[in-house]
Amino acid sequence: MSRSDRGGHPPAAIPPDILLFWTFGPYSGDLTVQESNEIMARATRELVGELVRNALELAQADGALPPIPPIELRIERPKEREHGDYSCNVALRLASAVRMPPMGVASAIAQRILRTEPIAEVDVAPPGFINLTLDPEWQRGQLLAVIEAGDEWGRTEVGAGQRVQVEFVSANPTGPLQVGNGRGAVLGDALASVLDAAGFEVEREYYINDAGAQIRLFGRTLFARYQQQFGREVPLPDGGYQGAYMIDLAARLKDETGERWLESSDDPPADLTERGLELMVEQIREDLAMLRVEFNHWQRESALFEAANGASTYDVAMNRLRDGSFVIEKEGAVWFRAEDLGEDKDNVLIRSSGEPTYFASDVAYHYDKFLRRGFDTVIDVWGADHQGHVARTRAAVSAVGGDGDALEVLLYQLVHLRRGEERVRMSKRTGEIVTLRELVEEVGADAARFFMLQRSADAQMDFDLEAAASADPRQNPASYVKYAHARCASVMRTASDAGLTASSDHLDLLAADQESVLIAEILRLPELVEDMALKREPHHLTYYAQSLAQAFTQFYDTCRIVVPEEPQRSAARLTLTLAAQAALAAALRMLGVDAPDEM
RNA sequence: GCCCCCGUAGCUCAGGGGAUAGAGCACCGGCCUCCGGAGCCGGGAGCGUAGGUUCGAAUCCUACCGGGGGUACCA
Repeated sequence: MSRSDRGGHPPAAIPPDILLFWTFGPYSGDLTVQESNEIMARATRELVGELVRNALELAQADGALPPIPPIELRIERPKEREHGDYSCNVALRLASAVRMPPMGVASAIAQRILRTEPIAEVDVAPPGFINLTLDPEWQRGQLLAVIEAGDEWGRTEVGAGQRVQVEFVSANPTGPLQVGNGRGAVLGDALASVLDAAGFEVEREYYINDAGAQIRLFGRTLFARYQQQFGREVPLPDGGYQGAYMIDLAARLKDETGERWLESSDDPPADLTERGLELMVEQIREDLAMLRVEFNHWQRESALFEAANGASTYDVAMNRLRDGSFVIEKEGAVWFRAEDLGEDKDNVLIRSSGEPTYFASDVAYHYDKFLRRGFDTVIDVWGADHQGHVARTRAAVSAVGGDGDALEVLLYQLVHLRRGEERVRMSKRTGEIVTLRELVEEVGADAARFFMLQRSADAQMDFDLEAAASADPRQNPASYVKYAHARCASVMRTASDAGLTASSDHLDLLAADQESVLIAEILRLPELVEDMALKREPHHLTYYAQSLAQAFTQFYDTCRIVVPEEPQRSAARLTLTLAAQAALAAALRMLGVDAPDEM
């Protein structure tokens, strides 16, 4: 059983999603292009919120509204285009407190919102919304910043100065990765990318459970298979690993080292286990590389037990628990007093056999993460079947001196495979196992990643191999998005052949509906990145990518880009094409999906 | 029993206090003298049930029904 089979739920302690707190003074003066680009990096939404905030304060200052305590402003994206680019419901929420009709509150605020960049229009709409429309010229000007950012477009600074560790997959090295591990891999990797884009300092980590009973069993199974390689009739140990991969592993050891362990009286020989583990980890690393998932750090569980300067991490952590009176001995075992911390029951740390449990290692591991390595936030990505471990692990973090709330556990639900109508069994028993490698070989890394990320972690997932692998790319949204990117590149090639180049001289010619929609879609990436990062929900990327690709395709379909007779309009549309390509590339990069120039 | 996740269109799923609930697939009907038709445009159909909170509920709360997971001196 692996940690990635674990589950859980996005933490309670997530920062507020899009609550905006204003720490800077009133906006004033004109913007140069460069300054406005910097503001873009902070997300347009924030600037809009600041203008609304100022208006709200002004309304109170001049008596149009009675004094009210500070309130959180929420700036939203209305669904309907007619409602502008942003909307704010603050008047509705304030109405009863100030004993005024919502529409009155709304106009009092709206009248005082500065019509300055980036805002062009402010409207009040029943029942009391303030709708804000961005200045189209300002928006078009932002395209240059997008092009300059390239596939780095969308980066923001909300996470600046915070170190986050994302620990994911962490499957036991006793067998190959399975499809469920793939979901954790893609989820963790994309989340890390999104956090990185949001300005966090991110580390991707894989925890190798290379200690404990399951490793001994792995070694004994491997030793039996190894002996069988020489024609000996040695039975597998009780509960041993049945998979054929153990036979392959044994054959490889035989090729590598011949009879070296054949007459060993150890069961298993320590270095046989060690070599077997190395090979398994190597295979896991390869499987993940096929999915384009790479880690900054591979942490071995066994290292927690190695003494450095006298005491191991494990010893230090256990001593901390003892010093804090968080342990109790009963029934011959050592327990973590979780009941005292509000849990249902205590948890065994050290078995009556004297052997530490997995939970004890985990306590030491999280002590290491927080107290030794000093991460501000640790996000563990676990499969839903480990949901029961969340509370006690948090409690343990607090008990060893960390902040339990800084440990977030992102739980993802199970994956069911099917081919069209046919359910594909994902048995943990012998034989029928569908490995991650098989999945990637069948559908490719791009489709595997895109499909895995199309669902929120909370939702169980049906993964349709037929659709993901379909020769008909219409079944495959990943291809649709990649195609849009390739088409951008293709248009640029065509333009180049016609002697046309992009230019920002006449961006005012970009006024068609499809052009406005595409511009808005491109420009909303930074705030999407913030939302995804703060809510730990990378799956929105797939929807954004599709919506952006669709906006580009509609633009392409309606507005002819390369028209030699109209060089100015062409130049403007080529600028838009380049910006769309950059935004597509940025989304695909965070998704970990290829952004090809041709397909 | 208790704990966690999920019930939204025929299917797979977004949306998770706000204005007329969306996408893809499937189905039906249109669109190629033109930059890649791997495309575009149009059409029908839906928030498990019952209460509650709220100016406003698919969204929050309670109960119930249904599906999945957990509840070890396993990991």
